[in-house]
Amino acid sequence: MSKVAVRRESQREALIEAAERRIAFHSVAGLKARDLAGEVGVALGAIYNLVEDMDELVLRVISRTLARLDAALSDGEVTARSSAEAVDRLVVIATRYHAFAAGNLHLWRVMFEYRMAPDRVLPEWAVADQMRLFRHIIAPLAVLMPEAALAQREVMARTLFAAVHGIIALGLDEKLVAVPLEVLDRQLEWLVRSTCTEAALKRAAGA
Amino acid sequence: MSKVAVRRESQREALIEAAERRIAFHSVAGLKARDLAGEVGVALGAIYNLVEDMDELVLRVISRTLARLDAALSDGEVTARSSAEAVDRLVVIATRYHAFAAGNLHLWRVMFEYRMAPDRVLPEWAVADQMRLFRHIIAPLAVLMPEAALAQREVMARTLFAAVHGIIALGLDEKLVAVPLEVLDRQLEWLVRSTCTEAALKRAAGA
DNA sequence: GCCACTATCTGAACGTCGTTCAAAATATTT
DNA sequence: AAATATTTTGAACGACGTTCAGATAGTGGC
Repeated sequence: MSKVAVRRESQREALIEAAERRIAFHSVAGLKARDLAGEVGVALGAIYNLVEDMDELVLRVISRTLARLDAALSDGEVTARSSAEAVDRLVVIATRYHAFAAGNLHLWRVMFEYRMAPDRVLPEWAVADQMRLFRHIIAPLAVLMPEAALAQREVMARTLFAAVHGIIALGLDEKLVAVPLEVLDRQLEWLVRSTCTEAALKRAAGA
Repeated sequence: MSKVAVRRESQREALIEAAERRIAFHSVAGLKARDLAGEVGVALGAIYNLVEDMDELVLRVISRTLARLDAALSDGEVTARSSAEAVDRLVVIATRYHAFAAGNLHLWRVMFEYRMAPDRVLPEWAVADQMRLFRHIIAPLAVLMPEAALAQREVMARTLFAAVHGIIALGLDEKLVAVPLEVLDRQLEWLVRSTCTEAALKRAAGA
């Protein structure tokens, strides 16, 4: 690898990290090409040698955030031996997801709220990253719904994730009233336990 | 009222309607001051006689959307006579909310995704509008949880709404896979019925 | 070490955006 | 009808992402 390619790689890294810091602190609205160029120590135009455009830069940051989230949810992962353990595991995942969102508010938000130019297509690695997250939910569901088809578990996983995500997203939004973290965690636990009872799971499999 | 005030009022109305059309068609990213000025037939600067700034314009559009959503959820409203009717009513609300979101995708999204400049404060009428929506959920919950305190019902309503909202928001996002409408409706019904069983409601009241 | 050639980087300049404000146009009062 | 007050206008401003001709640094042959 040529000398310039090596330096470019380290500059790209520095650029992405600077973008991550700025988003974490000022939200994605505070991400300015000129600020980044100054912070990384390259000319304004040089950004476009490191990255296709600002959209790609944001996607790179999102990818890193997704990796950190994945790590946060993976910690201490063991296959559940009973339904009760599986449900407990799902509760833990939900509260960990909540903790991650609360601790990485702007970075977490940009994962879901960022919209690229309508013609640009989401790169395949970004899609794969998102799919990987669902494994954490599907694994306990395999214990809870042993006779269900994989497709059914996938639908269930997506629904459960979306519900948990919605509760957290609205809870962390201070447009209305700020909800204390513990209250939010209780709501999450209640939702998971209510939707993972035997009766609820049977209804999910039946319909 | 002076002549100019009357004309200004009708121009303001035209401006808001033009903004609504543009958001509905091109999303909020396609809302451009110059386009609006041309469409309404006023000078560029005149927009700022009709509206404080673009933030206020978007908030006015949001307010109209909220009113239409409120009307869509209000239609055929009757107080439930039994728990079963109350649950059915909540299912209807969820599917109607889904239908509204699907039929007003960009206008619906801007209600939740729009972020004003961080220093600007959300006007009080916008907050009141949002509170009014919860009544639709709280009313059936009063039948389902007759002995619970109002505050408990409010928490429950917000959680239920957030979960339903999350399922719809992720379902209508085509970043991953497009989910058919009927499938989404089934997931919503499953969620509402699972979280509104006697056992689930007891758990909600107990915790 | 030096030159010619190539790859790379630079930052002024471009087009677009929301917003402002001096000047023109219009309304109101005297 | 003139004088004054109000309102509208659109060119201009500053900030933004992006581009590209020219300056700079790197590379290979002698």
